[in-house]
Amino acid sequence: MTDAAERVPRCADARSRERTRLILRRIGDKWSMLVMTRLMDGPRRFTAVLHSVDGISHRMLTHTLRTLEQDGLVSRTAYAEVPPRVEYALTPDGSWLLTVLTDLAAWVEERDESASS
Amino acid sequence: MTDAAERVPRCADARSRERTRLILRRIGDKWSMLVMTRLMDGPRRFTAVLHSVDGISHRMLTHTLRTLEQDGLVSRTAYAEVPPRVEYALTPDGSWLLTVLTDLAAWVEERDESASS
DNA sequence: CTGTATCCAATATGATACTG
DNA sequence: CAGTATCATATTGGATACAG
Repeated sequence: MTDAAERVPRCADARSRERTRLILRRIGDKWSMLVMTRLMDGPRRFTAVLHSVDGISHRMLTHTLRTLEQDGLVSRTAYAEVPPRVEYALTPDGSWLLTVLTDLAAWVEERDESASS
Repeated sequence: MTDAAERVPRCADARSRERTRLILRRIGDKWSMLVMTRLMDGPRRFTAVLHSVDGISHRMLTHTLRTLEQDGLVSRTAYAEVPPRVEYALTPDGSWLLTVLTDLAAWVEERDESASS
């Protein structure tokens, strides 16, 4: 990042496209977006998320959270208590991604309205 | 859409979230984004897309294009010629979606740079 | 409470042959 | 050229039992 070389569009770069595709594939799975949305208002415990995402199984919540954590979109904090307490929260990256999804949701809403008119 | 009621965030709406999730699921599949990217510069024929998307099979290109068409992201135009000619193009919706993906790609690139520093 | 392990069903993808 | 049909494989998701 030195001078004026970055005015050229980056979207055509192969590596960038591939990585973008992987991110899309992640949040395009069955549960990731729903889980992230539940973390929008602040950290939540495992069970709280489990109960607020309709229809998700125990196993898939674990799996989804692990994946989001690996992608740097969600952070995990375990407290050394009995019974155990674990809190999940969006990272700054996760928050940013959710803003993109919010744009998308607004666009989807407009499409729906146009389609039903 | 009458007056000032739409300053409230829409992202929490259940239907909107569900529809957004479905769109993400579509473009999050293995090929959709790669195919759409190839249509960025204008309409292309089936075979041209087939050859420009590395590794995609005949069958999956057909399937991906059909799905994108159903979602209103790509249009299909068949010309009554022999041999047959069919052209695919992004719709305005498809173009818009691709701009979102471009934002995403730029963000991904920044992350990669930070991560490798 | 917060997980992991196992097994099964559903879906997505791929190879290939065939068609108007 | 631009597909469809069929079959095989890979990946994903769900139910359930068990564990620290």
